[in-house]
Formats: sequence, structure tokens, C-alpha cells
Amino acid sequence: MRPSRHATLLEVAREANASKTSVSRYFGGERERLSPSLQRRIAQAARRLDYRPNQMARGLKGGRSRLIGMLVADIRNPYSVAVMHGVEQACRERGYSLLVGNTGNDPAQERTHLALLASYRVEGLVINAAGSPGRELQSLADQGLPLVLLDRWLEEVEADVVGLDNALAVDMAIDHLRRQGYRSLLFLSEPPGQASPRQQRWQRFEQRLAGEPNLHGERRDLSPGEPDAAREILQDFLAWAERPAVLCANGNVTLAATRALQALGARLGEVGLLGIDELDWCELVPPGITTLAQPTEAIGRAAVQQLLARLDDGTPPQPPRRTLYPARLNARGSTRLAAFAKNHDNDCDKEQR
Amino acid sequence: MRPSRHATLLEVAREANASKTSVSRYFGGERERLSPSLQRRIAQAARRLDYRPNQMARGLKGGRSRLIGMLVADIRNPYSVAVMHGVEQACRERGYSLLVGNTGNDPAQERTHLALLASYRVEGLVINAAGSPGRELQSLADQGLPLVLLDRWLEEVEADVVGLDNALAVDMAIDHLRRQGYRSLLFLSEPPGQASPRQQRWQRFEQRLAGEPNLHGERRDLSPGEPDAAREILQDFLAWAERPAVLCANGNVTLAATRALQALGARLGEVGLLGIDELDWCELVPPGITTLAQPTEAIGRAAVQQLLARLDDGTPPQPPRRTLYPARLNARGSTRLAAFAKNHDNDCDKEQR
DNA sequence: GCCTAGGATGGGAACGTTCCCATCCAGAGC
DNA sequence: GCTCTGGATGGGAACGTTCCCATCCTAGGC
Repeated sequence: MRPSRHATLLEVAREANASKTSVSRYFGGERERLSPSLQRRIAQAARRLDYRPNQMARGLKGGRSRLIGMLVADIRNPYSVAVMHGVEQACRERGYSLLVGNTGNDPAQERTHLALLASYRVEGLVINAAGSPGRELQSLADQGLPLVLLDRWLEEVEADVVGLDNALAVDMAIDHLRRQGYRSLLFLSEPPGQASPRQQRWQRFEQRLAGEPNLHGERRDLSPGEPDAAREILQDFLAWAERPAVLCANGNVTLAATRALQALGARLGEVGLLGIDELDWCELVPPGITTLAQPTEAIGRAAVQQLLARLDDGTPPQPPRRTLYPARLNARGSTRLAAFAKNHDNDCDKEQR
Repeated sequence: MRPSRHATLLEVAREANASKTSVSRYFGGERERLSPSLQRRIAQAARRLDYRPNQMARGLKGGRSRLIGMLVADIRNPYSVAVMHGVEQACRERGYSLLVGNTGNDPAQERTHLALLASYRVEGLVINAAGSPGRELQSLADQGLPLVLLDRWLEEVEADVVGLDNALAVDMAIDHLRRQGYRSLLFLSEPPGQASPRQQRWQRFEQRLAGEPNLHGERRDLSPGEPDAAREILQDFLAWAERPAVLCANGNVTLAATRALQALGARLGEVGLLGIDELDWCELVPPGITTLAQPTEAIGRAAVQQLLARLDDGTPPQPPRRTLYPARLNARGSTRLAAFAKNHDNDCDKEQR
């Protein structure tokens, strides 16, 4: 019996000697309108038949699918997962379920998934997009579907944005590094492409350095295809830099940079290392890697809240809002230049491995 | 205009001067049955109206929701995410979407989510459960819903299981550690509770050690509530153990153990450390942490495949199947006792095969 | 020419809900 | 006694599809 037989509203009604309207009311949250005896009969009948309301049918009639869609650029990215966790929780609390699509940073799949999510009539969409499916998004937005862009934003789409205050984060990073005594800063990033946070972080970095005469700054991109790129870049950098520190634009870069610095035998702290995005292992790699943590949970929740606010809103559509959160600095050994202050002259040789 | 206006099949039909049946055929994959001119008219009309078929309505009539549900015990666990990635991919390839529920290891939420997923008439369920919602699951299974249990299995539920070959994994771990010269083994685990893999791993450990007279073995549990537990346990262990190695039952434990060993100032390798589950940072913490990696991607895909196989199957229900994958050993510095050989000059070479 | 086969097309009844409107009834107000 | 009010209940029309059956038409066989 493959076609899983489910009891229907009507069957429950018959079993309970009631009308389908009453049963519908019972399960639709209007229980109190029913007399106690009717309620009891329905409850019993429903239990006997193991009845569960069919959300598909509900969604069809009422137009409320109770579904929130989420598009994730890379589901294996801890940042995305952390935010997703917040989104999922917020959804559940509000009685929504989460339909996720992972796009693997592929614009084509982004489009496919978008269409798919739309076809389930999700009531709102949380988007962490890689490419720029701007046309598709705008079309959805025009149809009245609330959208929230996570982290990355697209100029051409009118939608709310929730994410990190990137300018502030970069400020915090630079201030911290300067205060610790570093003077040459390497901003290491993945190619900015369309991703607005990368651009913003880099822009702010450039801007800030222009105003800091006693700081040296440079930026280099890490192409995903070349595993050795990081090592070469860092080797170059360390060759000329004085009191050098590396600022990693995101978690992936932090990973690559850490690997590369280890391969080069550099000592963390002597070479500063500060990563944007907190990761499990950052406090594990001795002497601990300094990070700027994003409040991922809050970001996820905020996204859903934003969505539902628009959903409830009867008033004419508000202009798009940007909700930016500050990062939190986790200062660790990798930016403690002071530990190496005096013995800067001779190469210590108590190497490891 | 909050009630997002979507074009319907009927409107497209009118616009294209066709019948709804034809439009339905066009989008339902029976395009070739239509004359070229009709096809063209429908295509144009659909584009003009920006029409997208409503999956809810489809699901209602045909009974095919094209939805797969997944229950995740802890979405922040890298293992779960990795598997989920495989599941998501496989789903997409087969034209399904993924509805996820994160239960946060809470049995109550497990039940809630299960009901929720069922109410969307998912066509199959991939379950990575924390508690034992056995009754609920069996009831779903009885209704003909294909289930696949991931990793953890419940004796009382008749369902397919996909996961790691835990016995083999423990064998590999023990063999590796013995061959590297370790003699005292600490099996560090979270409390097994209902989770079958923890039980299995532990059982196999016990069983194997009974047959290895020259290996010492012990097991200790890490209660989640006590952050210092790991340090104390390891301190005790190191106090008496000779050529000690720690076998961590999962990623969480590996993290805790690594932290604790660092806090104790132990040198990895001299104290062996082998973790089940591969994590990003395992090769980063010097000198690299040896792990047994699970083929998470394959596990996820296998789960979906199993599901769909049952879905297509017209034949009478097959008995539950178990699909177990072998782990892959990533040998790294944390189990290279030889690097510290001088400390044990006289009896280090008693390696037996 | 007539009959028929079979491809293209369309009409209408589900599918399981919700929700607008009845309908029914008891008691209050006159 | 009669209307009126309002709470409890039920009937039936949607919602946007799919799918079973018609119906229409063209061309081939006789």
C-alpha cells in the first residue's frame, strides 16, 4: 500500500458525528468556539484515525503555506550554518517550517532553487546569495513576497538586509592590530566578485589606511583554485613587511592563512593573524587565533523577524531596512606581538615538528 | 498588496487561448503531446504572466509533494551538516526539495517536528534522531512513509539504516594505535544514552580489548554540563597510563580532549590522540590530529537513494536494510609516538601485526 | 463516400482544506 | 407571544492543480 493512506478532515467529521467545518475549526485554532462535548468527540475521532491536517491543502485554500524559504550559498560554511540555526529556531517559534536550498555558489542553481521555493509558495525568503539573481528576486519582490538578504546585498533589489556592520568590524580589526603594535597589514580576501561584504570590508580597509600614515597596507586575493596561493602571497609579504599582521576577510581565508603560515614556519603573534568569523578551532591552534565573531544567531533571528514583520504589516510597504550588527572581538595569542617584543633579533630555534 | 498575486493555470490557459488541461500538460512534462503551435502559445503566455505552477496544489491533487523531510539532531554539528549536504544534493538531482527540522537534541521537539513534516506530506523522511520517537516513527512507517535512519538507529522501528560501520572503525582505531606503539587506551565518549553509535563503538572497544592482553583499556564519559570534566579525566589517565592514547568517540569529544590536553601541557603524539569524525581544524592543530573520517557525502546520498528506491518500488515492502560505510584513516602527528621514541628506548619496537 | 483509428484538445470532477453564509435554537426584552 | 440577539453548528463554494473521459478532426482503408 504505497499510496500512504491518510485520514481526512471529512472522515474525522463523520467519525465524530460533526461537520467538517467544526473539525476544521478544532484544528484551526478556534477550538474555544466549540462546545466541550463536540471538542471531546472530535479529539477522540481524530486520535482514533490518527488524523493530521494536510498542510498542502491548507496552504492551497488559505494561501498560508507556513513555509519560509532559505537560500544558502554554501551549506558547509560554518557561518551559513550558524545563521541558519538562528533562522530555523525563529521559524519554529513562530510556527513556520524551513525549506532550504543550497546553491553551492552556483548562480544557475540559485535561479533553479528560487523558482522551486517560489513554487511552494513560501511566505518569505531569506537569501544568502552567491551570484546576482537580481531579476528573479525583484520579480518575486514585486509579487509581494517579503525578502531578506543575508550578509551580501544586491543594490538592484529592494529588500531588507541583515548582516554584519562591516565597516565597524574592519575598524575594530585595524584598531586592535595597531594597538598591539603591528605596522604592516595584509588584507587577505577571496576575490570580491559580487559579494558585497568582501567589497565593503576591503573598501573600509583601504579608506582607513589612507588615514593612518604609520600603517602600511596591502590587499591580496586568494583564488579558490590554487591551494598554494596563500603560501606564496604570505611569503612575499613576510619578506618585506615590518611587524606584519594578516587580516583575513572570512573564515575560509583564515583557514588557508593559518595553514600557510604553519607551512612557512611562522610563529603566530610574531606574525599577527586576525580573522573575521569565529570558528571552533580558532582557540585551539596555539597560541589561539584572534577573531571578530559575528552574532550569527541574532542575525538569523533578525532575518525571520524582519520577514514576519512585513508579512503582518497591513500598511503600505516600508522602504527597505538595513539591520547591521557589530562584531565581537576575541583577542587571542595570534595578535599578541608583545610576547615577541624583545627577542626580535635572533631567530628562536625551538621549532616544533 | 500583501496577498501576493500569482498567475494561475487557468489564467495562462485563457491568455494562450488553450484549455487548462493543455497548460497542465505543458508544465507536467507531457509537452510532446502538444502541437508545436500550442506549445509556443502557452510558453509565451506563461512568460508574459510570469506563471509558476503551484506545488501545493500539485501535491494536493496528485499526492506527490516532491518534498523530502530531514530531522537533524544538532544542526551545528559538522557531521550532521556534512550529511545534510549530501542529502540536499541528492534530493535536488532527483527533483525533490528538502524540508529540514532541527531538534536540538530535544525529544519533545523531535515529536513536534515529525508531526510537522508529516503534515506537509513529505514523501520520505531522513532521520537523525536524538531521542526515541519510536512510536511516532512506527506510526508513520505504518502509513507507508519510507524512512531512513541516519547513524543512530532504533531497534523498535522498522526502517532502513545508513551510517558508519562502527565496529570496523573502532577496529581501525585500535589497530592503528597499537601499531604506533601505544599501550594504554582511553575511550572518551559522550554518555551513550540512546544513541546507538556510541553504544556500538564502546561495545566494540570493550570486546576488542578483551582479546588484546598487552593493551590496557578504559572508558570514561564526558557529561555535557561540566567543562572541566575532560581535563580531570585526562589528568587521572595520564597519571598512571603507560604510552597513553585517547580515542575520541566523536567530534565534540575530540574538541574537548584537544582543549584539555593543551591545558595540561601534554604533547600530542607523546600522548596519542585519535578522533572519530574529521574536522577542518584537525590538521591545523600541530602536529595534526589523527582522525577517522566518515564518508558523509556518500552517507547522505545513500539515504536519499534508499528512500526513493522504496518510493518507486511497487513490490511488497522489503525488509529493512543496513548500509554501512567504512571510515577512512587520516594518520597525522597526534598518533606518531615514534617521534618521541627516545623516551621509551628499550621496548618500543615490540610492534605486532 | 463512409467508417474508423488515433492524435490533439478540452470539460469537469476530484484532492483536503478554509471561510462565507446560512440555519437552528435558547433566552432576553417588549 | 413575538421579535431579536448571538452562540453553536453545518452546507457549499472556492483554492490551483491533475487526470479520467469526452469530443473533434484528419487521414487512411474499404
